[in-house]
Amino acid sequence: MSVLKLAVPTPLHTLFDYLPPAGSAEEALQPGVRVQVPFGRRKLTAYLVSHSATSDLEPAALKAADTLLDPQPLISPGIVALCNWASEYYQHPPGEVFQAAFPRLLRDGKAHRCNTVAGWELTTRGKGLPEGALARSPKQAQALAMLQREDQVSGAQLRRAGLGSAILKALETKGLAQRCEIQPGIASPVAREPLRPGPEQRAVLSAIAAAGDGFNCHLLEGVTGSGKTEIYLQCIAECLASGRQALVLIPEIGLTPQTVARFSQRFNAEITTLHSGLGDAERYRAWEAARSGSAHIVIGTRSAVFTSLARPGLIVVDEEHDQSFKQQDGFRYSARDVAVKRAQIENCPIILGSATPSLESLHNALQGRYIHHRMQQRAGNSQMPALEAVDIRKAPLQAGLSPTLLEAMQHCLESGQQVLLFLNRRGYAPTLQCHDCGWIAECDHCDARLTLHRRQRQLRCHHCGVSQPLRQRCPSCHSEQLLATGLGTEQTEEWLRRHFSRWPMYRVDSDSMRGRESMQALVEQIHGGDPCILLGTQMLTKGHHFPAVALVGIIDMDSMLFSTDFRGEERAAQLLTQVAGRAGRDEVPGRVLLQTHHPDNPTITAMLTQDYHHQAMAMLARRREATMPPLGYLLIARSDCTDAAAGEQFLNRLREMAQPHLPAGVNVIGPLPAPMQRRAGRFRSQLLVHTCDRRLSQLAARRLVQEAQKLRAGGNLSWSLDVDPQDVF
DNA sequence: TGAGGCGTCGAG
DNA sequence: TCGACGCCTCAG
Repeated sequence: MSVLKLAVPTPLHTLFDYLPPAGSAEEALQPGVRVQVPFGRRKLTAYLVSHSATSDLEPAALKAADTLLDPQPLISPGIVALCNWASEYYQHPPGEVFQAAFPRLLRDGKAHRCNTVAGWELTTRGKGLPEGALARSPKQAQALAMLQREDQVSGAQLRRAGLGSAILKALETKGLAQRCEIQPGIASPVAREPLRPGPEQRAVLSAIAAAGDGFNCHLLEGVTGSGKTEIYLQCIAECLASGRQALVLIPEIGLTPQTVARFSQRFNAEITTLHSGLGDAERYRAWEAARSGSAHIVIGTRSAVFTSLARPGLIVVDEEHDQSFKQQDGFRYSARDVAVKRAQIENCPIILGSATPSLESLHNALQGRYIHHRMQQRAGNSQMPALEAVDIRKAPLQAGLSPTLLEAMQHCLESGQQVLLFLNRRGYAPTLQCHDCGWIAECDHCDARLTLHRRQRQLRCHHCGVSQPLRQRCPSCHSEQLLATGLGTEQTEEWLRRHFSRWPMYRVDSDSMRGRESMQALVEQIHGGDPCILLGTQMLTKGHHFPAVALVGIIDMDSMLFSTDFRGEERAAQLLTQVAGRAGRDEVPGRVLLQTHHPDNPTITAMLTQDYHHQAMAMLARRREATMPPLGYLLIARSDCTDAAAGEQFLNRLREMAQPHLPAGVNVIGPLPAPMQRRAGRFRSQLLVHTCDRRLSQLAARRLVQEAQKLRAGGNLSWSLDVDPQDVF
């Protein structure tokens, strides 16, 4: 008897045993194939993980699968292995993990079809016609001739030759031509002339080449503007030349058009993109191009890391420190870490690139697990910008801008250069307060204040998305004295438009940049180089380079200083280095002004006196002392419930039940309220598990999930386990 | 997670 | 007495 072990898409942490579908051939049952199964009263698409001769269940309890959906697996053995690993490492239900490897349409059980193009070919009768036939209908004769020359011709090609579908239909009626599906040929990619690498780049390229094309993890730490992309491009060229495919992971959709443009300028190759902006059909087509091998380069965001490739040859993770590689809900994986595992499984090299590498990657490099490459010089003649603190204690601020910054802006704009201002807060003001009674506009569903959006005349919660019309009177005392306190981009923009009206000003945040095209258009505008003011949030700092920016102003440095999260200082250093890196490329020397009330704060002085690498080394030393990641391991068990007490009680019981089974060296802390305990009407608490050993952490993760399942959440309580969490305190 | 079974309760 | 609703359990 053969039993199929299936990953069924349900939140249950187990594989399910089924009998093979009636009449299925043993050899067709390969791991990775999709199988339709009866599950309770439902029909689900499940994934075959393995076979077994026996089952722990009574034979009578086994159901047979309904149908085998694929004659062969659509995902490679490597992806099957990757999913198994991820399910175990992240302690996430296998069915949900396998779903990540398939596009929606296939998850829903749709039949697999290769990417084909609709076209026409001749029937046997058509082939038998002599040359010069159909002389009385020249268009039909032309089509006939074309089909005689090439076996199959796509509809698009025919249209280009002026042969519409009416003509082909006429041939079809005469029984001379018929419709067909054309398989896309795998054309060989061509790389155009690369840039001449500088000495640092040459050294990195030869070191990467020397490591060979088996598994190796390269950490490419290169300051902003040092030409990391050129390294990727040349490594990809090598990869394509050896007939293999490259997978490139990037942080966000915002970056896709630029990245794709850069790649398609260099390569005459099929480049396919995978990101959340795609519709189901588009996504399926892109996935199929990657899987079948017709795409040479696959560029995608986080979820693309599970895309099967026919001939994997290289993985690149750009901006590897970026937080968006970590999925924050459901299956909480880190695409960067999964990518490293994938490279190991598929035995291909991987490059993690960043100007501000995560302490995790840096640590791995220092330990010798990764090959560390550094590029400390900018390409061409451009210099690193100079950082200066602006002490704004007692300074008269206008829309948050100090006289020093305003003067520098004026000077910069007048000399024909661009200014970039960074303010990490959307909206007009973060707080609306009553001047007479002190009432503050708060979200009804979250522990948060509502942000004032003046242009839309709305109060919005940035945590749950709820919005309400702006009120004229205080709901508590009916006073009309409502004050907007604090600063957001909308307010600074308004002020700048009035006082710097000679220059164009662009606000870049998720409110002003609805839709991808607007960002694209703006980037082109800015690349024109005319003097202007750019004001934006984090959005502005990711990936784009603005060659004519000569001055960067950090309006509110202090908001980055006092984070309670243990990664706060790492994030501040990365963000600041990335923002500062936008300045002073291309000949223009850059200047970065940090406005702060705490010019003597150690984080600020470190920023001013050391580069990111040195700060990172110091931060690593502090992590070592505190045995925090990457020199320690964390897990978080979270509860999420409409009743705050029930959530805590669940975690308390979980702790009591798990504790006796946990070995020494596993520290359980909590339950504690999550950073913003109430969010969207639900209360979140967390149990923190700290260890100094990865294996202990894994053991604890397994035990916690085991016990949590026994506890049966029930009601509206849901729980989750986060392995290697991003946000802790 | 999703669906069904079952118990409770209020309206008529 | 019926239907609405909420809670519990099960899924191979």
